Amino acid sequence: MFSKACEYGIRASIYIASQSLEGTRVSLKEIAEKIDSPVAFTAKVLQQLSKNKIIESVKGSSGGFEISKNNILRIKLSQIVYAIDGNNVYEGCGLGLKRCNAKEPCPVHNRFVEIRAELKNMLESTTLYDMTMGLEQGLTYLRR
Amino acid sequence: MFSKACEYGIRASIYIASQSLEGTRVSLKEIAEKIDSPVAFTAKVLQQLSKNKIIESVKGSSGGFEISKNNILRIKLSQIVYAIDGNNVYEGCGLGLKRCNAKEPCPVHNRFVEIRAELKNMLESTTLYDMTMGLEQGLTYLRR
DNA sequence: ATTAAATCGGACAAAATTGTCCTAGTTTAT
DNA sequence: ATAAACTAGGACAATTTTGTCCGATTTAAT
Ligand code: FES
Ligand code: FES
Repeated sequence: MFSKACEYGIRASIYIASQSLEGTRVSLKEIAEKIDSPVAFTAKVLQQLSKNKIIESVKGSSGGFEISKNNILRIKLSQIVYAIDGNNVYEGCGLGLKRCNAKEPCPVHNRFVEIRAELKNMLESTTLYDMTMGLEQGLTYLRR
Repeated sequence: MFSKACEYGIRASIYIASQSLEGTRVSLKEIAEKIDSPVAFTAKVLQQLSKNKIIESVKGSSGGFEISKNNILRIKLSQIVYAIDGNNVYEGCGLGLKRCNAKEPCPVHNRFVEIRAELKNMLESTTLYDMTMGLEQGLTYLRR
């Protein structure tokens, strides 16, 4: 579904958001630990999210990553996915033809677009805030 | 969504099915050409489909691949996907946790399982026959 | 100023996936 | 029998994705 990089990016964003809501900035090391991801690889993903204004990075001692309350409320899951995996989720053909194209559809196109529309809808209607909710109450997990 | 191998496998199966309905067995070379896939790589995929009884292979001169009418009607898209990509479509967690697990859900679990259920339902209700329908009439394409 | 704790970014390495090549074996036709 | 047209399968190569390492830079605290 998503690339590993994207999965880490989403998990990291959720963790940063949850901590930012508590008013604490978090370090790369802590993030990687809490979401159970390789440190250096996660660093790359965070850089990308930072460039795309999904998260904010603060350099220097006592630096780290954070997300403003406003952004936590505004940023959609779709934006995180787009920042890392681009739009292949939306444009890709289910059977691997160059691009999904309704004018020259593959044999699963009609069935496929329906599901993708629902996925798209889900991604675009789920905010970072929505995803942090269960966390504090221990209802959801970022690692196991 | 699916691996390249799986995409080729599905396209190949559809092509073989469409030709089998016309009563003609097709060679690897022809398949690769018609679905625009690398020949040798496609051969591996076909071997796997053959081992999983999705398609039948006939060795020797005038050999090739075919699918019985009965199987064209019975084989579901889900079986093809399973034969090549296994069950990670069903068991995988959207955020990459070891396994999707409702008891210890990730933050997108509830939203994710809905979409996956629809995907599953689609895969399990679409037969090879369904997918061959548009082909002959030039309504759908296996290559572009 | 110095040091320590961070991110940044480039180069590199490992692993997985995708793709190629070649030989062996099988079957049909001549 | 021999040749031709196939598939089977192992070994190998290229590419992409995933992951690591290390030096440079930034910032805060001492
Ligand atoms: S053309 Fe294949 S999914 Fe749209
Ligand atoms: S636990 Fe993540 S999708 Fe079910």
